[in-house]
Amino acid sequence: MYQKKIERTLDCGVVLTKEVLHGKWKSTLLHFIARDVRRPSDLQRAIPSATRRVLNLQLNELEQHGLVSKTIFPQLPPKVEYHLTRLGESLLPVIEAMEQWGNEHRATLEPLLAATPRSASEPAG
Amino acid sequence: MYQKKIERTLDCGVVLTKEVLHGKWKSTLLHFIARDVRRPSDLQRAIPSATRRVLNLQLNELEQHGLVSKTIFPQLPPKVEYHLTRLGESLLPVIEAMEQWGNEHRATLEPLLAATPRSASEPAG
DNA sequence: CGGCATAGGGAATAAAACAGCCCTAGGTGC
DNA sequence: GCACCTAGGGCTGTTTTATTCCCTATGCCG
Repeated sequence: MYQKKIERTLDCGVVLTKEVLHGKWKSTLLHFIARDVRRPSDLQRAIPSATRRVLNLQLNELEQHGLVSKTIFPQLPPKVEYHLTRLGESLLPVIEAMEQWGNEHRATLEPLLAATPRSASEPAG
Repeated sequence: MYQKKIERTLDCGVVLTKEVLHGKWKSTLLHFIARDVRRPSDLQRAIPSATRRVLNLQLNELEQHGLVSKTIFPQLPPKVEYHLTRLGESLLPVIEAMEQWGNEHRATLEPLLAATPRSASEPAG
């Protein structure tokens, strides 16, 4: 049996932010919600690489962490909207900085990332 | 047996950046390397919450992804230094934005994060 | 009724990521 | 010789995260 030696601590700010954004699609979700893609089904269409399930899971976590608010409209067919909270909005500069950096360096990054096993990402033709 | 339905793709910039920063301590490592903590043992001391192992692993990945360069000084005792590459430096604004946001909202975030199972983070005293 | 859309969750499984332990190699100090 | 510094890698087990499949509920269209 292993003995837990190291406690999880949230020492520096970076770790806190990472923790909030931890999850494969959280930052992408925030990115799209900020761009007025607010309904679950629209988000799912906007992020086809993610499964419905994870998206729901991560939306729940974002809500729990106070970054988005969830409004359920009591109607048929059901309608739900996610909105950024003030806290979520305050994160936008970070998200958009990530978006911009990623796009700017896409050409450099893609081959490098493809070389690692973690993201296969073969465009497959 | 399940069949893989969804391919990993790196659609939007956010995903690329997340991919690069994926790993529990990568952003923290970059943060510290930027602040002149360059030797592995110093980084390990700076981030006591992380194991030696992961830190090495993630430093390797950062190097593979072109964010840091590794210099091995052929001397005894061994000496290694990590430096940010130009690419790594270009990521700094993002990291520092994360650091700042995390620190600014620490008071709000910590209770929320503590409520989720993922990061226990009980200060234990 | 059957199929579609809406939204969402449970259970099982797979795949990563991480933690912990042990090992190398060479010089210094006791 | 033994312990410690430096740096780093192998192996195994645990934990976390993501994927897949299947289920609910309700109104509309054919």
